[in-house]
Amino acid sequence: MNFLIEPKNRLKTLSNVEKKKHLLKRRIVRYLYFHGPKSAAEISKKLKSSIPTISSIINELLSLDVIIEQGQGNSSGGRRPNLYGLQDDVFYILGIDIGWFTTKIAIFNTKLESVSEFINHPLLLKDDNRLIHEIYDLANKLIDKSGIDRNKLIGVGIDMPGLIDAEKGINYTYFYDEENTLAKRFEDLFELPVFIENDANARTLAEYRYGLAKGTKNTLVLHVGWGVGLGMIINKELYRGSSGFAGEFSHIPLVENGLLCKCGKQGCLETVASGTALVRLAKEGIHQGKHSTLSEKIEKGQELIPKTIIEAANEGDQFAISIIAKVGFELGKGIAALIQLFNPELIILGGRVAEANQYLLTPIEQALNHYSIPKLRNQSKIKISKLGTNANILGAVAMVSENIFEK
Amino acid sequence: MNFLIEPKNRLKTLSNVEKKKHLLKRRIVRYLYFHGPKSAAEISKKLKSSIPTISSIINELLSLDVIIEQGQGNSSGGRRPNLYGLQDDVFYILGIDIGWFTTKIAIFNTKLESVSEFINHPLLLKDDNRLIHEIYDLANKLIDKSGIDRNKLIGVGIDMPGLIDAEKGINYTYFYDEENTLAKRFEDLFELPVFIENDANARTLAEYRYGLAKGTKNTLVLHVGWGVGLGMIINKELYRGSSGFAGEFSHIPLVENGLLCKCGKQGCLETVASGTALVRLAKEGIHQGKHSTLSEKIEKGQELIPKTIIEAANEGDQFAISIIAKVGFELGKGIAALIQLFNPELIILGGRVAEANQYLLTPIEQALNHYSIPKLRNQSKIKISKLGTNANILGAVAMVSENIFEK
DNA sequence: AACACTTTTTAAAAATTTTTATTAAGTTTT
DNA sequence: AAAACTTAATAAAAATTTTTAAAAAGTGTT
Repeated sequence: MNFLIEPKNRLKTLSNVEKKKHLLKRRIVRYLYFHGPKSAAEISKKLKSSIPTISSIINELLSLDVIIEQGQGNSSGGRRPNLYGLQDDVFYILGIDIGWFTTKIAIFNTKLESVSEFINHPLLLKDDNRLIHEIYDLANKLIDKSGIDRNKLIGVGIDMPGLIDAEKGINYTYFYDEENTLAKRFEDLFELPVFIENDANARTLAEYRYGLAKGTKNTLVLHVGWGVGLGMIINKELYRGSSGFAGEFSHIPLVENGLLCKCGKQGCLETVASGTALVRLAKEGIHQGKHSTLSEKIEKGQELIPKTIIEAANEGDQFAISIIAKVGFELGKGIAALIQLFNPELIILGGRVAEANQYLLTPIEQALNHYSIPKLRNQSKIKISKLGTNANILGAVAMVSENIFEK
Repeated sequence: MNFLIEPKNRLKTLSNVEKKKHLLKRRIVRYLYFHGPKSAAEISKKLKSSIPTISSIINELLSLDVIIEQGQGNSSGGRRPNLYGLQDDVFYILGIDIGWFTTKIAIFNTKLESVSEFINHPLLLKDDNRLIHEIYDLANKLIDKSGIDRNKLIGVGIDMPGLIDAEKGINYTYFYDEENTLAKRFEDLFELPVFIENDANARTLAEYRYGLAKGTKNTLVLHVGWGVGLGMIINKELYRGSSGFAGEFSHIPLVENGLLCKCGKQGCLETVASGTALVRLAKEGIHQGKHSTLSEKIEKGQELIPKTIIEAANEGDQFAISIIAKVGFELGKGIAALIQLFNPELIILGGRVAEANQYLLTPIEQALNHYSIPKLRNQSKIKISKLGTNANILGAVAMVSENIFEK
């Protein structure tokens, strides 16, 4: 698969026609990667080249074992077309999801199946360079163990928290270095293209490629955990802003003279509409002697985290339900703003707090009815994510394919 | 210029190669239209076709009088290239800017010069179908008077207030008709392609094509008049949202338990950060006996409109300056939210209220320092528009070219 | 001012792509 | 179940584009 990963240096020596052919090859592989098995006719139409041209490249890819015949397609009266699909093992992508407390690592094939052990390693994220090597060592051993051909590994996708400029490969919050960027340091270790992206954006990409946002044009993805993360698909692309920092929804000023946020500013959305706010409300309520199973849980030594409150609500705890409603209403206010600004067709809610499902959705809808223009509000559907906890690492993998197949 | 305006029907009869050639022709015209005179080599590189191919099409366009040689370009040691530019009069675009009180109409050539009388007609915008015919009659007479060849008129661009779906050509606020859309009705009259767009978006497009946003990738354009209009350039394109309603910045909920807005909701940004808010604050102040030249002006029978207050401020009236500062600070809060969500490289302020220049900018900057993350805030420049009152009609014209030259 | 070096333009040759035609393989209708 | 109709794949012919080469037109330096 060298035609996929080492273009920039070698491409310069190619003539114009060779470049074009090379491009067409990549576009076919890309098309099959993202859309599954297709017929020559379909590829020809989509890629705007004649069938003989496509046919000759297909034969080439066939002999290179990049693609295989995968049965026949349907016909509405006429010969049935051969379907060509990517081989499962033409290339692999290494995904790394660095969280605050855990780092996940796995290798995926072209069908997005994990073909290795799935590492789930406790690792406290801190700004210490030794972490980079620790993660590399884990990944490296994983590759060895998996027994896959290293030449078939085409790239590494990493997602993590922080203010990240994906284009430059810099994380301004962790491991900051303007020259020897984080991406570069990993590239030096892996000797492979490495792409770094902020976790919210990774999840958003995952929703777009494999989740509810598939096929949509303008979608917002909210992740409600301790804070509120926002990622945006705009015009069928992940929108990063001019320096990669777009989507700082958690810290927009929405409350007048509000509480001090951990970011140092006052009245951020996060102070009233997040897991943080939920825990604060719970503590305040219990302090005031509100009747709730939460008090018992705390006495049993359980920590008060958003998850605990969500579980209490799902077990019917009225107090928990009421504070979720409060948080939901405030979040709804924020979403109302988003709807008016972006006019998205879909808003996806994910994260721990979103597991409260209807307890969260109902107050959000209420707030939307209050705070947004009906004509606009009706254009946006709101759904709860179905991607689960592996959304991040899938997004990291998606990033690699997006970048490898770039135009 | 029929190859520019009547494609869809006739294109179907063309073979694939003819289509491709046709497309290349259009792309060359488009390139020259948007970027001015260029050499064959530049066109070849930009459009990724070989020089002989481009050369043959250039000769064809030359003999059709679509383009002309326009002197020679510079060389860094070598023969100097011939520059080819579009003829001034290959085609014309009719622009119509429908405001609440005035409608402007003019015809523009490829150099964006007005080649007709510039109609500035008092016309109260109301939901009355007779208006459509009135506007058509005015435009029609203008075309006659101008003496230009009707065959060279390639389209009509209209901008106006309201909730507009530009793709469908429907204005949901005025002249609403799902079937017989507004665009269609004008098309039936003009017998030309007609494009309708919301005024904020038209201004934004004008800034992008001919104003401060030229060459930027992600820019927000705010228009502060009675309300606050927002238009967005995202990834070098006008962003309209999934149904064309994006950018309703004026009515995002930013004030808790705030005033009732004219839109029916409570606490909209518009109630505290707009010309409307400015006038309200002025009235309240004068009522409370605040010392100001504004009281005198009112006694003289002048109407209290934003313009009056801005003028007072620019003449040094301290009260006017103070209320502009108040409005500016609130607007700044809203802009802080925009910066965090969009991370734009540029924000352009236009409209009557923006004419207060530094009196408005300073409090905005203050609010930004308060309410946005420094790392993000520093990525966005804020500038006052230089386009003046014709921004709208220029944007309407730009829309036509954008659409005519679509991919 | 002549020579060496660049870059554009034109022309002819080479290569590639598209078109057209033909054969193969299925579907649907009678 | 056969005939008529569709659609796919393949092959040869036609057309177009790109490449290569050479001439034309400048620029800059010795």
